[in-house]
Amino acid sequence: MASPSSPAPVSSAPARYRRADVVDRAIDLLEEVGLEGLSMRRLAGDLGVRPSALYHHVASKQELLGAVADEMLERGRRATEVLGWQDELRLACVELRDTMLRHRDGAAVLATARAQGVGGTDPVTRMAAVLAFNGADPELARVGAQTLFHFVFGHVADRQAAGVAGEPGDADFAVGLAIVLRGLETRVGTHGDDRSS
Amino acid sequence: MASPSSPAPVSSAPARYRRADVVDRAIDLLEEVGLEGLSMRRLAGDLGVRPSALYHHVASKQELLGAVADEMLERGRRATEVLGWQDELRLACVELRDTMLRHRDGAAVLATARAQGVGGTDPVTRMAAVLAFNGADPELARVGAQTLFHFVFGHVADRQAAGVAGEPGDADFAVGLAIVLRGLETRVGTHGDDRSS
DNA sequence: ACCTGAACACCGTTCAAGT
DNA sequence: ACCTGAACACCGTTCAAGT
Repeated sequence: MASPSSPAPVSSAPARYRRADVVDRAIDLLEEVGLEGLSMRRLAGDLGVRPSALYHHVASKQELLGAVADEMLERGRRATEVLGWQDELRLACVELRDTMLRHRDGAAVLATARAQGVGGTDPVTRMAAVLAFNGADPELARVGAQTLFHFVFGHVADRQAAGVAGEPGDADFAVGLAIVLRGLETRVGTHGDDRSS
Repeated sequence: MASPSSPAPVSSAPARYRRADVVDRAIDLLEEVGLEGLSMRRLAGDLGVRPSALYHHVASKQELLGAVADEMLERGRRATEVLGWQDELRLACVELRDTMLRHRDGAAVLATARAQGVGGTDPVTRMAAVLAFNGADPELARVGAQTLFHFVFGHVADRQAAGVAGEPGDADFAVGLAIVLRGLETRVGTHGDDRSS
């Protein structure tokens, strides 16, 4: 209808993003299509940009997934309460489980990022610190925290790989967690009770 | 040098395989290139066959990986000894860990197959049976076996994703496993000792 | 700084056709 | 029965070039 030639004034400039925008969009896309569907090309398409443009913000898909994992952990963080060590570890495991469950394929994303050593916010380190603070020797603190992490990861990964998203199965998680904590109890300190206050 | 025309007698017939050949080759290829490098096209190339020929033996890559997992479990199976339930479960977990460690990315292969319900030889079912046989109620047997599996899977997956292939770290596995078994001990039966013989 | 355009070396899967 | 040939709709990544 209008003149077909020349001007085409503003707004034909390409979109412009920062790294955080890319990471946020990747998380949204993960929710839509899952880890398997989350491709660099699809993400670029979602942002209205060419695939090659993404490599200005992240070095590789692997690095992007690491950043996604860190952001998930950040968003899921809750205030640290000072409790008996068992309750403190239980809460840390529940927080971790909730963070994994909150995002599609969350367990797989967090575990692969951790295995590649991408995350700065390693939850295992936090749990090991709680054990060490409560009289476990460094070795036991390390292995105990790992064992808890492996349980949580295995539990959620199993459910998510089976396509079960929901929270029921909560009971199984609580029982499994109690089993591991009970096994820990006979090793850390002499007993697991706190007499403070 | 020879006459360029016609005959070219025998042996130009295409290769011919059975499903088991394809699965065996897939396991070999997995060892060479890992789960990430294991593609249908690469496998076809290894067999000297076109990619489309594979779909005569398996319905999809997913089904192939399920068959690979089953074969791994089969190869790793050891004789069942009758022992106290703790030793029996410990042995089952060690067997599972060894099977996972024996193959590159073995933990990931076995876990994804299990989650999709492909395997007929489910090790979790076996462990649950041991617990049920020893006085655990069905619920505890199920959750206890799952907890053990999640620990084993998480432990090996962690190591393999980090690119650590070797067996050392054995000590961590033994300690973690002892923690879980100890936690189980206070729940199954009243005590965990056998007075038979 | 952040983007486009074009290319390279790949994927899983389907389907008609050959023997 | 098991294979080829050809196609469809994709991948991650690199690199020169634009603004």
